[in-house]
Amino acid sequence: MQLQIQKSRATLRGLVEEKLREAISAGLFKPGQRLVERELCETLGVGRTSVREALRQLEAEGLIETVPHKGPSVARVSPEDAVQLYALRGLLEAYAGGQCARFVDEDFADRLDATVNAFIAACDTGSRQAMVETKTAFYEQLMTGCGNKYVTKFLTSLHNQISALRFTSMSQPERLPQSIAEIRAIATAIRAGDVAAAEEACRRHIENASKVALAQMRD
Amino acid sequence: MQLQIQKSRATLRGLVEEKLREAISAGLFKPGQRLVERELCETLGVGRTSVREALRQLEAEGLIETVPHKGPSVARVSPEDAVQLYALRGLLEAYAGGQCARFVDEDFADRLDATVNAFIAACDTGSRQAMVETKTAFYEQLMTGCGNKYVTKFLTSLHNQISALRFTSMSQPERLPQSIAEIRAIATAIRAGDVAAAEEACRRHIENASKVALAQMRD
DNA sequence: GCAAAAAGATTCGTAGACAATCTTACAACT
DNA sequence: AGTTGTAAGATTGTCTACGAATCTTTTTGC
Repeated sequence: MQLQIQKSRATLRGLVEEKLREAISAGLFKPGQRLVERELCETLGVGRTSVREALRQLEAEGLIETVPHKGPSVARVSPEDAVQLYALRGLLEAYAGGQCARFVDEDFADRLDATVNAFIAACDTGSRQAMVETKTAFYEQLMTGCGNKYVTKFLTSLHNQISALRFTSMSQPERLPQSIAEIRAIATAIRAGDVAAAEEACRRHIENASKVALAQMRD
Repeated sequence: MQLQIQKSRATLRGLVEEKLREAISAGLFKPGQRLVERELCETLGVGRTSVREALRQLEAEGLIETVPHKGPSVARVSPEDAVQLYALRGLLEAYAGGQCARFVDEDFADRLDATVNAFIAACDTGSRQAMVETKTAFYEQLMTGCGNKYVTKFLTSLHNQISALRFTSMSQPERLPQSIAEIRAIATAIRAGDVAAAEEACRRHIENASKVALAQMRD
């Protein structure tokens, strides 16, 4: 049973940080767009202190870039950057998948399958938001299941930086069956406790996602 | 030839950040120690703004931990954390080494050997500082040589978090010959362009370092 | 037309104030 | 004595205002 109290992010800058992260990931701020302090203060209804501190945190995460005395702007990901992002993501997610397969138990495999089914159901409805949410849930399970909090942290950071591309990658309906098959392969390999297969399945999945995203990017 | 002007980190908070990072990595602030704003302001001779923003950045890097309304303190790395840190470091550095082997050219191999020789020379003199510096230079070459800036960023972050342990790992003189042999093996594999061997050599090196650090940690 | 100077905008950094929260010390009660 | 409740102190969280430094744009002078 869960007794932990819902610890609301008790600080304002925490909320600001979250809101900004959301806005950037969702594409509300376009890459390269400058983020002017005063505007953010007015829009969010908070003081400079909170905004600036939140920006520093996002800067460290790579979501925004700051040029001294010019201010922050939403990070641009060049095609070259995207290649590197996906390469690293593949490496980390393959490791995560492998570790999941190593430590898997009945319960975990069941929950993973449930998430996969939820994703498939979301695909059937066609709701973009539901698809993103369930797929995110799947990745989250993979990350936490690997038992390494630093992997979780880094992968989350990568996902955030990629998310702008990820939305587009979901926009190809003819790609969905393949995507589902890949994810199912991951879950199957993990349940079987086959480390090598799980790693390979994750690697392949990310590689395909990478191809789609990069192709989409050349517009 | 290098025409880049020594761009002094034109912002105060940048300097503060650097100084604090240094102080923490060097062990000047002990793990768990609280970092009181006012004290830092006085010690560094800067205002609260600069200190606070620098702290936010270090927090995102994992060097400090902040509890709302209690303030920041130097991050503690439990033995469990150390295991995870080294596991991830091994994964990333193996990848970096492998990529170096893949893209290696005459020039890179030469520079790498030079760094290795510098490290060996430093070991002969016995100067702790020189050893740390040359070894850091070696890792830096490995990171930049892999051609993935995100790998560089993450590995740098990991190194910083580990550095407190790394100092101790260097304090075992009888371990040095082995360490030198491992590093040389890495350089050799890279020059040969043998990807698998380079990965394996890196993995083994980090694993050994991990064992030493963890053993040292149980005191 | 073009370089230099001025003006405007924005960030960088400080100081001071006040509220919210945590910590500690002390008093009161059973 | 031990626990509870309250008050005082310390520290962080946040806002505002101000001036300096720096980047950008416009104007001026030739």
